[in-house]
Amino acid sequence: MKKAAPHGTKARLLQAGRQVFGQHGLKNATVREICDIAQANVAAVCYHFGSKEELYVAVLKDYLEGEERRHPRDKGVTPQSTPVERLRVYVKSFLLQIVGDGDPVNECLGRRLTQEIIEPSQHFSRIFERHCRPTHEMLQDIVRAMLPGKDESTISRCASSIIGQCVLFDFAKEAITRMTPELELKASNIDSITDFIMEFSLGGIKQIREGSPT
Amino acid sequence: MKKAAPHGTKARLLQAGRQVFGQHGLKNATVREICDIAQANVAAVCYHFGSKEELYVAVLKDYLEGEERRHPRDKGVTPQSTPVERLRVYVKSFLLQIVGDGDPVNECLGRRLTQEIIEPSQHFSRIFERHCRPTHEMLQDIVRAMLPGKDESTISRCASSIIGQCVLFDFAKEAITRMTPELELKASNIDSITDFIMEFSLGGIKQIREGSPT
Amino acid sequence: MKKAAPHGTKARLLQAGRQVFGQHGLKNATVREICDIAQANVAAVCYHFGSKEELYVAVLKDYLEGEERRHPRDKGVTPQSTPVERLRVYVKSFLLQIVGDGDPVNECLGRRLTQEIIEPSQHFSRIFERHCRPTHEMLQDIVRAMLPGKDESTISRCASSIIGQCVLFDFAKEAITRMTPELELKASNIDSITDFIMEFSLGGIKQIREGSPT
Amino acid sequence: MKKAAPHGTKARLLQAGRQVFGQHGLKNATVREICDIAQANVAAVCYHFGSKEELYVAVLKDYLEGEERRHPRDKGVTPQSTPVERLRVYVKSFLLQIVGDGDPVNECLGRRLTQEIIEPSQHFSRIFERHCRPTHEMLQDIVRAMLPGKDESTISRCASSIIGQCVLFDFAKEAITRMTPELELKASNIDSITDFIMEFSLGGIKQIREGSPT
DNA sequence: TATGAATGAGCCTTCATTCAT
DNA sequence: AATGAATGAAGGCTCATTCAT
Repeated sequence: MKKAAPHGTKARLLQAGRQVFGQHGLKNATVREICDIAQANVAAVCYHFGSKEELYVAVLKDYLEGEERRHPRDKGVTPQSTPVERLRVYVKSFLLQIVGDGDPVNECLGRRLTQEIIEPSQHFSRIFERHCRPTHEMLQDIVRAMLPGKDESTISRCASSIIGQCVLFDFAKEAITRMTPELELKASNIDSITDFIMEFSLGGIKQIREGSPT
Repeated sequence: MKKAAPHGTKARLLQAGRQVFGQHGLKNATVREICDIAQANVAAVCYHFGSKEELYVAVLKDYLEGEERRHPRDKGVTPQSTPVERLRVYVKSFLLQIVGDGDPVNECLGRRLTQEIIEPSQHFSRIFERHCRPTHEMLQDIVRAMLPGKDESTISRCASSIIGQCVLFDFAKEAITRMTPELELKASNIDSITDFIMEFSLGGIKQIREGSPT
Repeated sequence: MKKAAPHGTKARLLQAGRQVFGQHGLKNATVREICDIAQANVAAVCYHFGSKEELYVAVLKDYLEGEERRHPRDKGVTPQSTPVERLRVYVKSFLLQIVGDGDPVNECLGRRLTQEIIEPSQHFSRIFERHCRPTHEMLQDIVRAMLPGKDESTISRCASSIIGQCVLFDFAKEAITRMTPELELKASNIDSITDFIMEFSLGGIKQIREGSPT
Repeated sequence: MKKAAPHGTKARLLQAGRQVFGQHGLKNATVREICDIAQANVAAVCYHFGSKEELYVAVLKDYLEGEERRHPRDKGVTPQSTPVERLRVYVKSFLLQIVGDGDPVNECLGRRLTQEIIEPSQHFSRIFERHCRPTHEMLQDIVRAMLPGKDESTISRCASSIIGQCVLFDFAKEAITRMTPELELKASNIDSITDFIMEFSLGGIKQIREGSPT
């Protein structure tokens, strides 16, 4: 009588969940809005996913898998690629992910993920382990290749210094827009910003590698 | 019958608000818990602050003013200080603020603030303008002094690269703890981390200043 | 556990609403009392009607429709009926409605309606248009037939003089009971009072029709 | 520190009570609004009048005394006045009171009084006895003089028929405005309406006096 | 498989009143 | 005589979830 979309209810629920959780977050989102958008019954979320929270986790997982697919940190990298080349690919793919593909729903969900990183909910641990850790280890490998002989702690610190420059464009997106809008990360200036971060970081790495004489 | 301290209710309410809002955030916090902790009536929040939201704003404002007082970005700086000295003070005070003074309530509130930066609520704009902007402009002044003749866009980017390295310890605190616990920012390694960020950044700035030859 | 009659909740709510709103009015009535009486959950009113106010409107509408059905102003009137006969039917049906059928709930609701006439709430306009206006126009038609050639203003005034005599028994019911209890409108004296109003009004109309000679 | 008006707080409270109770009625009015307007403390109403309800009664009493003073039903009447003259004075003074003097506060309070007549609150009885009864008895005396020999019941009914025509302009003020705005009672047409009611009523009385022959 | 009805816990707020000062 | 602070009761409403169908 009311069946609307071609996909099954569960799929529509997930889609609606992406949208509503993206916009309002876990707590502020309401099951009712999700079900309205999905053109499903109020009970549908509990029926298909068990609870509001479990739908939230499903949404996050779905989002994360999509991002991983869309933005591999080693896209086009070959065994012959130099560390610098590999670092550039890494940084750029990171920035590309932050910029997003223009889909506002994905953009909102990115914000939710950021929130989970700042303050992980109980459901986030496994997601974290499966996504963030390998990604970060890839960066450490690159940096390690650029600083032969340096201890792991230094490697980690360098990796953090690089990653910090990238994530700022995610975390502080709003702040940047307000304070230095010309710095805002956009599809159009991604290469320029990648260049800058590369140059700044290579300068930093060089300094670390050579130490401060005298 | 339940009177705890005559005329201190408002202050106790603010204190309890810090604690409860810090732990649960605006939406998840309940007026009832706040009032219970403050040993006040359920109506007390509305009476003294007008509404739950207004108490939240008061809490945030109070927190921010405390932080500003505790961690001035130019502590001990004199007109004779060199840009490098001033940058070091800036970076260290930033890290000191992130580490906190051990008060778990303040730590939680810091997380709320971070959340507001990622996704500012309607109440945050003015707070933002009065706190973040001047702080960031101070950093830009320092960087400008280190890159004479460079255009403003480059100044901004350098400032961002520096700030990104610092805020990572705030934003990604949880992630760092899980992935590279030896990197976790603590009172005991603040100087060491400050040194590293300084060295990395000075290397980066030098590279930017001299450009890439050849 | 408390389920009373499956699927009858909405009807029971309306019934309870009639009772409670009738007794206490919109503001003084509480959703809780209504739900208690209806043996429903506190949330039931919002669930089925959207809000307390909307239930109130539903109650009023339901009451009005019942009254209209029970007391048509032209009951038994035929095209052959004389104006005097039609006026008598009109007056009597009006008084019958005021007397009521002995159901105290309906009586209370009548008082609410009276209140809405004195001071219409925002919800009352449409109800007013659909009920009061047509009823009153019917009376004007009757009076017009009794005063051929008179201008509309005079028709209106006569209609008002007649209606005023009727509604007094509604509006001033309490006052009459206290001051001249023998005048109180009851099922037993409806005909007698109808006769009086008819005679007084016919005298008045005759006077208006003939003007004051000399 | 905040003392404002020249009168004492109690007088200002009464004035504010007239305004707020007039606008919102007993239940909907709030002590806070009254005290705000009176520039007094929230506790002032309880302090000076004992409770919200008692202030309400005081307001009503004050209003009623004013009306009695402003609109005596026998203004200008002398022992030589004929019953018809006295009836005209009575009707006109009634209509004058309904029209009011343009003070919106008084107009609102009139509505409250009307409400009390429809559904007397517990506090209204004495007020009722002291005001409505004598007024109505005066009308009955007039009518009695016009219908010598008629029994009291007929006197009462005639009085009601007359009074009904008058109060309609009060009770149904809103309805008249909507349905037949040209009939609305205004200062400018008071004489015209008085004339009409007089003529209609004298016709009615004549009919009652002479009975229906045959 | 899916739903409409119903629930119960809980939330923020309002308000008249009280009390110590 | 008057007040600012504080209270407790209550009120309307929201929401995730359950259940019979």
